[in-house]
Amino acid sequence: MGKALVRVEEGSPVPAYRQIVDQIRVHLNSGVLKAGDKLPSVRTLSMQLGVHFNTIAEAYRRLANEGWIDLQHGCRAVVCMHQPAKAIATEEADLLCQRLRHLLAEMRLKGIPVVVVQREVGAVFER
Amino acid sequence: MGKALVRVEEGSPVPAYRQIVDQIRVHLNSGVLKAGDKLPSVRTLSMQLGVHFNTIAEAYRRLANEGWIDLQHGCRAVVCMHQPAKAIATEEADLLCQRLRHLLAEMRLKGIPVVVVQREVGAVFER
DNA sequence: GATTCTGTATAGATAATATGTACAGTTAAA
DNA sequence: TTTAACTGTACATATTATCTATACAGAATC
Repeated sequence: MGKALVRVEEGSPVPAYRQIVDQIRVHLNSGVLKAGDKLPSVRTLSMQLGVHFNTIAEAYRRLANEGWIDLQHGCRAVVCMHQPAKAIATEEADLLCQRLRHLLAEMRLKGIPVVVVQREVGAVFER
Repeated sequence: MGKALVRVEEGSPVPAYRQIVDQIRVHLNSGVLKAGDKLPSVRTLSMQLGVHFNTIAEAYRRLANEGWIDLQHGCRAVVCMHQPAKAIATEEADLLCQRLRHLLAEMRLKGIPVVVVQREVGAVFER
């Protein structure tokens, strides 16, 4: 039994649909979800996560707007062949670095050792 | 002219008061804000950031609830002498690692080179 | 064709967020 | 001491965001 595709954190201040978008986007990038793959139906996933299926539909709509998946009435969402360009403005990069610094500071504050962080970096960027 | 203590990202989905809380908490941990320091008044900071002063007040209230600052009617907020314990449950650590992975994946997706990330890690954790 | 699966559209309830305004405590100058 | 200017607070309100309920419409399968 493979790990669930998505997990929704109950008490989080970040809304469910955005948690879902973020996690699926990660899987799209990491290759867990490949072009042509079909996503679970909004109702299937909604029951797994314990949220309303319209919440899943909202998440899918966002991903479609970003160019990650194709939505067509009546059939399951499918991962696009031509995924979105990865160009990025330097300003946006700065913003991401800022978010990274804040998160790292929080982790350091909470006593998480640097080696753990380095391991995550290595895992994501493929050393 | 030192850098501003806080910066609120306009179009962000994360609410202004939480951006403020997060950034000030980072400064509290990093030592930019030390015990006994006074924070800017809610009105002063609100004008710098272009939000209502009640939004700043809300942020200060959160930080006070977390034990970072003392609030007293009539005088400016002041950084506590006894700052909150830094104990952390493993579950919370897992959550932080998960957030880190997602952010890293996003950065990689956006084409940010790994060396930039490693530099940030080194800066925060003091190589 | 009928059933069952799929995503969609719209309205409504609830909660989160930001603001407007009046208030009350503290400080410092007059 | 009085006054004025500064501080955080309280509460009502407007707006927006989020989630849900329900009915609908396209596609697949029998």
